[in-house]
Amino acid sequence: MTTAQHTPKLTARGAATRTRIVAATANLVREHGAAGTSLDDVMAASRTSKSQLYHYFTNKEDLLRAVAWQQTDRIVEAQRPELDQLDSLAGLRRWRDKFVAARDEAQNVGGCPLGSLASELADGDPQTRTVLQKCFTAWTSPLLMGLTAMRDQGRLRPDADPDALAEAIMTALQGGLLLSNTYRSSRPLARALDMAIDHVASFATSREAAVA
Amino acid sequence: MTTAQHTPKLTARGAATRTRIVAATANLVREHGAAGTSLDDVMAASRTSKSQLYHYFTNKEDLLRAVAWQQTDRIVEAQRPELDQLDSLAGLRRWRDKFVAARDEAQNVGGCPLGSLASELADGDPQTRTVLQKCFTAWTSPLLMGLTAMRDQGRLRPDADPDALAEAIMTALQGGLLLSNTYRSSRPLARALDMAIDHVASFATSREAAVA
DNA sequence: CAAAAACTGGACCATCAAGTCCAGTTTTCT
DNA sequence: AGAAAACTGGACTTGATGGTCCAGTTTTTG
Repeated sequence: MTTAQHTPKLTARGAATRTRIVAATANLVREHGAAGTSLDDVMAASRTSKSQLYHYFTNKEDLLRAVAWQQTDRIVEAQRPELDQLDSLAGLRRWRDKFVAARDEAQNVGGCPLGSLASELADGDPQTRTVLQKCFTAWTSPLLMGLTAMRDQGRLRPDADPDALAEAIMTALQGGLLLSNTYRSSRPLARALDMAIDHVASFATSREAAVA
Repeated sequence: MTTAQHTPKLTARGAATRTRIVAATANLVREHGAAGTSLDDVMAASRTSKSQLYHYFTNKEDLLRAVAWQQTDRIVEAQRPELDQLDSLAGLRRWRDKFVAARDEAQNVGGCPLGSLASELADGDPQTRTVLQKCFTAWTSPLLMGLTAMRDQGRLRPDADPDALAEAIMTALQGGLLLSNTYRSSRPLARALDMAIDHVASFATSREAAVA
C-alpha cells in the first residue's frame, strides 16, 4: 500500500537523503529501541549531519513517526505474497507457518518492530499515537480483506465479524511476539496464532471445511 | 506468591529504605517506562540519595529487575480473588470482565507494567531476560492451576493442554493490552480475551457446559 | 562498651543527549 | 545566466544521565 507521507518539495538528492535517514533509523530502532537510538547514531549510520536531520524532520519524534510508517511498509512488503492470500483457512495457516519460521530464523531475537515502537511511544504525544493506530490498521487490513472475502464467499458463517476476527488475530500476533522474544522461543507465538486460527475456524461453514 | 529476592543482611531501616526505592521506581517506570525514568527521579520520589541507590543495587539494571518482581507481585495481588478461581469458564469470564473494567477505568492509558518492561528490556542482558521470563511464568501460574483443575475434574477434555491454553491466554492478554493502549479503547483487549476464553471453551466437556 | 557493619548525604565527574546556528554549496526555475 | 530555494557541514549550547567517592552517622553484635 506504500503509506505515502506528504513531503512537498524535494529534489532527487534530497529525497534520497531523507530515505537514507529513515532507513538507517529504522534499522537502529529495530535493534536498540527508540530511546536507545540517538541522533548521533543516526548521523553515523546514514552518513548525514545534524542539520540534515533537522532539515527533513522537525525533531526526533517526527523522525520516529516516519520510521513507524516505514516499518509498516517493510512488514507488509515482507509478508506480501502470504498477506494477499488470507482468504482461506489454508492461506491463514501458510501465513502462520511462514511467520513462525521467520521468527525462528531470527532466533526469536527482537520483538515486533511496530509493536515495540508502540509500546514505547503510545503514551507519548497524541500525534504519534495516531500514526501508530494507522500503522496497526494498515497491517491488519489484509487480514480484514481476507476474512471479509471468506464470509462473502460463504466460507464463514454470516454471523462471523471479520473486523473482530482480524483484530483478535493481531492481538494474538503481538502478544505472541512479545512472549516469544522474552522466552527466546517461537512456541508462544505459534500457540497464539494457532489459537487465533482455530477461532476463525470455529466460524467456518462446511464449504470451507471441504477446502481446508 | 510474593517472589522473594534474596537480600542477605538488612536492618529494619535498611529494608524499609530498599522497599521505598523499589516502590517509587515501580511507579515511575509504570508511567514513563524504564528508559524514561532517571535515577534522579527515583531519588526525588523515594526521598533517598545516590549512595543509597548504589548501596542496595549494583546499578540501574539491577534496580529494574527488582521492579519487575515487584510489578508481578502487585499484578497478582490486585487480581488475587479472581485469579484464585480460574477453574471454570464462569471464573475465567469473571476475571475477563474485571480486567476489562479496570482498563476502562484507567481510560486504557498505559500498557501492561510487566509487558512494557519486557518489551524494553528483553533484548538487554540475559540476567534481566531470565527475570522477566520468571515473572511471566509466575503470572501465568494461576491460569495454569485453574485449567489443570478443570481438566482433572473432567470439565475439559483430556486432550486439552493446560500449559498451551494458559500461554495462549497470556499472549492474548499482552497483545490486547498493547493494542488497547495504542487505540485508547478496551475493545482489542476484550476481543482478545473473548477469543482466548472461547478457545478454552472449545475443549469443554458437557459437564462444564452445564455449569457455564 | 567498643568495633564492625550497615547505612546515609551529597559533591563531583565524564559522557552523551537533543536541539540551535550560521556559513557555504548545489540544484531548480525563470 | 542568475536569483531563489533546496541542501549540507559541523561547531556549539544546554542540560541531563549513570556512576564514583568519601566522609560521616546509626545500628548491630561480640
